[in-house]
Amino acid sequence: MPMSDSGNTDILIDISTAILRAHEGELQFRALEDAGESAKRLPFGPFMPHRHRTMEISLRQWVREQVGVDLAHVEQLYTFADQGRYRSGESDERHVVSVGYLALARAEDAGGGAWNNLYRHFPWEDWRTGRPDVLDAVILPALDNWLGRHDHAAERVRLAFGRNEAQWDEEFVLERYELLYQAGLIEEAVRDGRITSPPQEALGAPMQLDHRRILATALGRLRGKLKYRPVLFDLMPDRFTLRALQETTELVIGTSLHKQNFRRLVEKSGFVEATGETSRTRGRPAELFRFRHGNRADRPLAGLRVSGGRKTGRTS
Amino acid sequence: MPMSDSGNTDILIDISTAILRAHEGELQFRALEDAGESAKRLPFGPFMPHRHRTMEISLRQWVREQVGVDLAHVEQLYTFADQGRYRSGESDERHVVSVGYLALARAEDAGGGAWNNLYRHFPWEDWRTGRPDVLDAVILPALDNWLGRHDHAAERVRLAFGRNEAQWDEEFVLERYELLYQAGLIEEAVRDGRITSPPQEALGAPMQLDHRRILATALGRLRGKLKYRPVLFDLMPDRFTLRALQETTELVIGTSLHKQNFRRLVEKSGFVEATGETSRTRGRPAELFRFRHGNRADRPLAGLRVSGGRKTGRTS
DNA sequence: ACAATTATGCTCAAAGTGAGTATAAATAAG
DNA sequence: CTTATTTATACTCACTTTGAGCATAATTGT
Repeated sequence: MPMSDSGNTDILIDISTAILRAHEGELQFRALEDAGESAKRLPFGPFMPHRHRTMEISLRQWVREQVGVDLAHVEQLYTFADQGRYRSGESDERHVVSVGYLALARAEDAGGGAWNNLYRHFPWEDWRTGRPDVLDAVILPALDNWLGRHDHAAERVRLAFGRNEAQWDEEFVLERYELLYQAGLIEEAVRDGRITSPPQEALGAPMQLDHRRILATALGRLRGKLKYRPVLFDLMPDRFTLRALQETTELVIGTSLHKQNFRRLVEKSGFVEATGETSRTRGRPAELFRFRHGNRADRPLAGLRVSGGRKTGRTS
Repeated sequence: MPMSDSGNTDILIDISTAILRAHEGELQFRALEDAGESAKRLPFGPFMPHRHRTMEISLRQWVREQVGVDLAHVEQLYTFADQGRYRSGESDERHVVSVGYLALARAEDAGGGAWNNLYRHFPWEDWRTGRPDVLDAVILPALDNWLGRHDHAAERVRLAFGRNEAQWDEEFVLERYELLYQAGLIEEAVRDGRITSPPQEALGAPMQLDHRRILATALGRLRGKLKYRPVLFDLMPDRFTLRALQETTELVIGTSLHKQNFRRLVEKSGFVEATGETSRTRGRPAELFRFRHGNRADRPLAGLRVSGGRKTGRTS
C-alpha cells in the first residue's frame, strides 16, 4: 500500500476456487492434474476485470462451463499477495495476486472430473475417529524442535494445536497450516525455498502453488460458518435424513457428534422440516427432511461447536 | 475468472483501510478529506507488489508513515472488483480492484488528523439508546415500496432488517447496506447511476468511491469477531475499568448490555486480570484491569451476542 | 422368531444466561 | 459532616442450553 511510483505494475489476478462436496463418506474437492506434475491443483484462471462485472458472477459461469460443476454456495475467502511464496518453478513474473474462493456443490450437480479427499492433504484435521496419531508422533515433536530456535511462536503453537490448557479449535485450520509451513514441515515450504532441509516426513499431500493454503482457508472458513449460517444444506441433496446431515456435518468439522443431541439441535433450529417420506436403509427407516428456507427465526447452530467435554465418541 | 485472453489487463489494486478507534464515547474511523469534495474517504493507496512482500506489512508501514497511526490489529476484509460501481467521476479506467482492510488503533496511538463518528454514516446501526427511529420512519416503508417491484428480495430484507419473526442480527451490517444501496436509498447509488430518482431522504453521510461499503464490511466483521476473539483489547488502553471495556463493546456492537452480566462474562472468560490499582471517577472507584495475554483457556465471548431477550436497556 | 441395526424419544445433571436485588465506596451538595 | 447521588461489585434465582446416557421403536438379515 505504498504511495508514489504509479507506474505500470503489470499485476495479474488469479482466482482459485476450492470447490467442496460431501460424497461417499468423504469431504472432497475438485482437483485438476497437470502433465508432468504430480501435485494436484485447484481450478483457477485469470480475472479479466473488463469482461465480467463481479468476480463471483464470472466465477460461477466459468466453473459451470469449464469445470462442469453447478455451484450452490460461493464465498470469497482471501486475497493472497505474498511475494516469494508459492511461486511455481517456471512461473512468469506476473503471477502475483491470487484471490481464493470457497464454493460448495451438491453431489448430484458435481459432474464428472476428479474429486479428491480433502483430508488427504490435512490428515491432522480429521478427528472423527479420535485424535490423529500424526499429531503426537510427528507434528508436536517437530514443532517443539523448531520452537527451540523460534520460541516467539510458542503461544501461536499453543493456541493453534491446543496444547496445555488450550482447547483444539477446529476452525484454526489455516493457522495450523501456516505454522507447519513456517516450521518447514510442509513440502511446499521446501519448494518455495523457505527451508533448506527437506521435511523429516511429508505431512499431507502437497499441492501446486498456494493451493493447499487456499484449501486450508476454505476448510477453516466453512467450519466457522457452519455454526451460524445454514451453509451445510448447500452440500446436501434436496431431501435427506438427519443421519446424513450429521455425517456431512462431521465430515466438515472433522469430529463425531452425539446423535441424539444433534437431532435435538437441528430440529430446534428451525432449519429443517419433515416431509412425510422415509428412507430405507438397514435398520429402522428414517424420516426424510428438507431444508426450510429461512422461514423461522434462524437461530445459530452454536451447539455444533466441538465439545471440549468429558467422554468421547458417539453414543449407541 | 475467464480463461484465455491473456493480454495485459493493466489492473490497479488499491488498498483501502478502515481504521477504527473508540474515543470519547464514539466509534470513530480515520477520515480524509479532498479539496472540492464534500464526501470523506478512507486512507488508500495503490499496492505495489514488487516492493512489498505482503499487503499487511506494507499497509502497516504505510499507515504509520503517511497517516500517523500505529495499528494494533490488522485484518483483510474483502476484495471488491465490481465494475461500474463506486467509480469516481474523473476516475481513470485502471481503478478496478480494491482490497479492503480493517485496522484497530488504541486512542493513544492515533496521532492527529480527522476522526469521524462511524455511526454518522450508519445511523440505523446504533441501537444503544433503543431502536433507531429512522428504521420505522424511513427505511422500512421505503424498502416496502421498493419490494413492490422487487419482491424476490423480500426474504433478504426480512433477515437483514429483522422483520416478522426474524431477529435483528447486529452482524448483518453489509447486507443491510447493500440492500439500501440496491433500493436506491443510499446517495452512492445515485452517484453510480444505479438509480434514476434521487433518494427520498439521504440515509447516513455518503463517502467517496466504495468506502462506505468497506466501512460496513469492517463494522460487520468486527461485530462478529468480538464474540470469539479478544480483538476488543486492541481498542483499549493498557489498563482499563470493566466499565470502559463495556462501553467500548457497546460502541462496537451498537447495543447496551447488562452491566453485572457483562462483568461476569468478562471475568470468567479469562481474558483480563486485575492490577491492584483503581481508577477514580464520580462514584465508587473501579478496579483497573489489563488484558491477560492468552494464558488461560481462551473461551469465546459468545455471551456478547445480543439478547433477543425481554425487557430492554441497562440495569441500575 | 430373533439378532442386528438404525432411528427416535426422553431424562437428568451441569453449565450458561437474562434479569434483577442488595451492598459498597467514592464524590457533590446542603 | 451528613446526606444524596453516583458508580462498582456481589449475589440470587429462574430459565435455557448442553453433554451424556437410557429406553424404546421399526426395520432387515438369518
